[in-house]
Amino acid sequence: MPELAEVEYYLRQWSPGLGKQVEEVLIHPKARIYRNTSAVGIRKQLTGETLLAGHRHGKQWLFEFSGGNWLGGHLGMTGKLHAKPASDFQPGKHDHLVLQTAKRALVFTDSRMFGKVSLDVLDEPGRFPDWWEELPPEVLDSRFTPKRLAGFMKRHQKPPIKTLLLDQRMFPGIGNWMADEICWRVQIHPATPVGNLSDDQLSELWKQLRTLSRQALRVIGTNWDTPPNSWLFNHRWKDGGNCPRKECKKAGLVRINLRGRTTAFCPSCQSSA
DNA sequence: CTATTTGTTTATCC
DNA sequence: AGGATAAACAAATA
Repeated sequence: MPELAEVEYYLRQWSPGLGKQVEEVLIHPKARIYRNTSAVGIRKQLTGETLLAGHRHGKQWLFEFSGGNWLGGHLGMTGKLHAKPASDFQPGKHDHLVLQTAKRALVFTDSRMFGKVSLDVLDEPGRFPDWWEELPPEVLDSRFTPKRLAGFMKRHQKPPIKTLLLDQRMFPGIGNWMADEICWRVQIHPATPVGNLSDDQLSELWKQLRTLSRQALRVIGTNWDTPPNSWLFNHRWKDGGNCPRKECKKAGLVRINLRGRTTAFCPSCQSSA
């Protein structure tokens, strides 16, 4: 579920814990989310430390604690972060990691467990973990240039454009609904092989990637408001949903499966397959 | 019981 | 080497 802006939203849910000491760490050691990281190690390292800051990169997040401790993570398909009143908090069935502060329980919950957490312990204060520094530039980074985009597209000519937009190596943070929204805004059929796109379409794609990322962070990233009806977003999952573009005169939206992902588009204004 | 899910990783083939 | 592709992961919901 969570894409760029949703991850931003969840990251902020732990804000009440900023500057607060972790008094107790509750873990569900059998939970898959720990992967190669020791759940017990997380408990030992974070107990007594102070939450200093939260960071996001694409769909990944990273919380900085005192003592050179960094808690990284990914929400997968169903992961969520939220804060609950600390008084007699009891972890629910899918609450895999809980950081107890004096007033708040900071919770990582994830039913499907495609999410994950990791821990880095660094000597040098203030220095980010290497893996974080090595992440590719985000869409809104100044290093995300049209040239960089064109170079990537040249190396991947066959896949449908919708599918390629989900590639986190080039488009950190873009997920299923954003990819559909972008194809719709650029008016290209989502199944179009990347190699068939014109230079004009590529430059429009670059623009819309950035515009949508900015808008999504603003609308969803802070309060999770509902996007305006002028976006594809509010129409794409509705049975009998219609294209919100005026010129399309309420053409019926269509859903197809593209490489295993449900994809919504307007057959009237996105017909250049 | 079946089909579906806003995500990544891994294996395999080319 | 590195791109293309499908399957696997797991649990809730309709």
